[in-house]
Amino acid sequence: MRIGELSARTGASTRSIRYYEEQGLLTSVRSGSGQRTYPEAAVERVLLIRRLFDAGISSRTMSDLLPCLSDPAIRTPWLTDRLRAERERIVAEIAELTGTVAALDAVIGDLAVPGTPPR
Amino acid sequence: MRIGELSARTGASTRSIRYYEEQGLLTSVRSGSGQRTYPEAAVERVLLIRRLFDAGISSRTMSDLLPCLSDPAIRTPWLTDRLRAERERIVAEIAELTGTVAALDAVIGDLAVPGTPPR
DNA sequence: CTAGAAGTTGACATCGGTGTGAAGGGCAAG
DNA sequence: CTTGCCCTTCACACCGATGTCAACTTCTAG
Repeated sequence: MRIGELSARTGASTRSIRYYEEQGLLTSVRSGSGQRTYPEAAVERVLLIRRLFDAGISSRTMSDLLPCLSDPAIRTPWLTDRLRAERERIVAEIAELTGTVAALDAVIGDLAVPGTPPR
Repeated sequence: MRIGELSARTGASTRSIRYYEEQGLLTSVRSGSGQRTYPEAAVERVLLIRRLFDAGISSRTMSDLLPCLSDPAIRTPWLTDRLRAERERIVAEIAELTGTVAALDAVIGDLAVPGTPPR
């Protein structure tokens, strides 16, 4: 498929998709006249990339980690550690956000909630 | 206390603290010669601000919501709704991150984990 | 063939929070 | 008084992902 379809199917703009490639996160095969061509699997790939971006992982970090995701052969211990470190960071972030929700709840709890009995 | 101490006790740079004030998130009393003076409570305030920033709430949104946090009297229904909406956004973000952790775990699970039995 | 949609590269703009540096005023301790 | 540190304002720089515009080429449908 070409870039337009990939964009439509992932929700990523064509600009972003080209950027991902520029950052080494995604590869494409050029068709004769220079147009990018993607295999089906690219859809999943882009969705993963977006998900990792949303988790606060930078393109730099991703370009270190992604090869490891697709090709188990090149998983060096150092990459594995990095992967685990990122996982831990996200877990910590979840804990932080959970705390924030609790903080907001404490405030909201003080509000008169229509139809809800005060605790 | 003056800005330096507030900075030291919160971990926020003096630059950031002045920025928070500029955005209407924090107030200070100027002492004769123009230096900012803060009450004890400012420490908690700054920590809350940072926490909300980390949760992805913009200064704009915060300046809408913060008065509501400190002064229950001015809680309009619309502010309450906004507060709840932010809460929901964060909960959704937590869910997304949890999914991301699961995705990473799936990959990490494939790795040979030294000393850990394969599941 | 031809018009319009879709692709290409390249460059510049944006946003929000923060870093940083200049130029100067305030205040305590020697 | 002077030295040294903290404070003030103002202004410019940065980062990273994305938007956007321009100038061109390519594909595709009528």
